[in-house]
Amino acid sequence: MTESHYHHGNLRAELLAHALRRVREHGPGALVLRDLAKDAGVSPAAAYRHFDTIDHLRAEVAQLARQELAVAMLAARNRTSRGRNASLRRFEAIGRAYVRFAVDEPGWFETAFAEGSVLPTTADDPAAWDVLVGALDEMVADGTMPARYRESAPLVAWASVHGLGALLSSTTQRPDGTPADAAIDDVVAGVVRALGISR
Amino acid sequence: MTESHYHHGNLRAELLAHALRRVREHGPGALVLRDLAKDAGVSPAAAYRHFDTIDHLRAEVAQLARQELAVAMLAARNRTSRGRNASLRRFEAIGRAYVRFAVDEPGWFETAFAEGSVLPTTADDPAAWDVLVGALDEMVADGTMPARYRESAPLVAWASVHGLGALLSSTTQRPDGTPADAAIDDVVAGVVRALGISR
DNA sequence: CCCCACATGTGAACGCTGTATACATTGCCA
DNA sequence: TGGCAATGTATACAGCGTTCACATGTGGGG
Repeated sequence: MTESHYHHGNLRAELLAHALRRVREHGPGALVLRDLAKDAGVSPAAAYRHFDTIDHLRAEVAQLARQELAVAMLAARNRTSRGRNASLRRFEAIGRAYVRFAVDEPGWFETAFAEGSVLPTTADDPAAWDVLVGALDEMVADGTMPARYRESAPLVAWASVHGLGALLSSTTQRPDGTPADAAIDDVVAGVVRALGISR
Repeated sequence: MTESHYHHGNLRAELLAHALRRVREHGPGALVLRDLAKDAGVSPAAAYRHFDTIDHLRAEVAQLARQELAVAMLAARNRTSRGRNASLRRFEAIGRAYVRFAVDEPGWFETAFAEGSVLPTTADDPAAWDVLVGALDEMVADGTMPARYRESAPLVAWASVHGLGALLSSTTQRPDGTPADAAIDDVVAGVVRALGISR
């Protein structure tokens, strides 16, 4: 076995890793095939042994970004202490984590929902959505949330946090300290009211 | 005056018009400088007499798209009949129009909020936002909505409709008839509850 | 009235992008 | 052990935004 790495061995995974790092730092526009190939020390054409098209690669990167979002939501959920109003506090933590992800990782957030990335998705990764639905079910189960809003609740909650995330993520200007926190609190409180939770 | 249109006369406006039509039909990715030039019967380089960069053109197109959105919202507002709960019905009509715009004109909607299009914007077109704020003020003025949520209300309402718009706009799949309408009703009702409006 | 300065359009070129094709190398299995 | 399938390379091509030197009209001051 010489130094020759003609056969890379794990090119597919490495290309995805480089792509994920690049879009994290510079947004979805920074996903350039030739740069990824250079990162992996490989010819541009080599990528075509693993991806039909750069849009297929993009779609996989978008899915990984959505997975990161789901992980962040689950982490926030599990960080929540037990005790009084635990199910509500877990739900709020999940919602906050969604928006925080958009603010703290704008590159990943924009990549996750970039145009053309969501389309070829075939109901593959309902992860983030399911985390949210699970939290809603818990609240209904322990009587925190009235069952009459259960059906519309996922859409209502998701629309709110996603809309705020989109707004805060694309806003490059962050004037004073962190006005994002106040906005997040306001919107989360609004969702709680929308779901008929009195507290 | 011969047939020679060497000097076009109104190239800038025509390029924007062609761009607006193209993104309407095929999304923001369909904005290609050379195609616009061909549409206008002009050399690609001619565009550079009117726009420093294609991103500047993009920014203007995005602003026009946002303007279309504001127009649609105002139209819905003015279409609302007077009478009982008029201010609330106007507010609901505006919110519905926002999401409807995303569903009916996905190309414009995605263009309006495409990455890189919002950034160079310098607080130029708060039109849509202001329509929403105006409706909120009316509701507070006639006692329909409690004043205590007035401050957070714009963000809460905008996040909801924008999030839902983003979801419905990017969803190419539209299975049965129009499940969008039910989703819109649910989310608008949620916003009304979030704003403390009892009805 | 003319002419010239300036705005606006042209043509050809450059570098960068994704992608196709023909060829080279390697590991694995019969 | 030999050859085939998998994987990487080299080269080329078309399309993209952009630049630059040049051409062409037009309108206003002598």
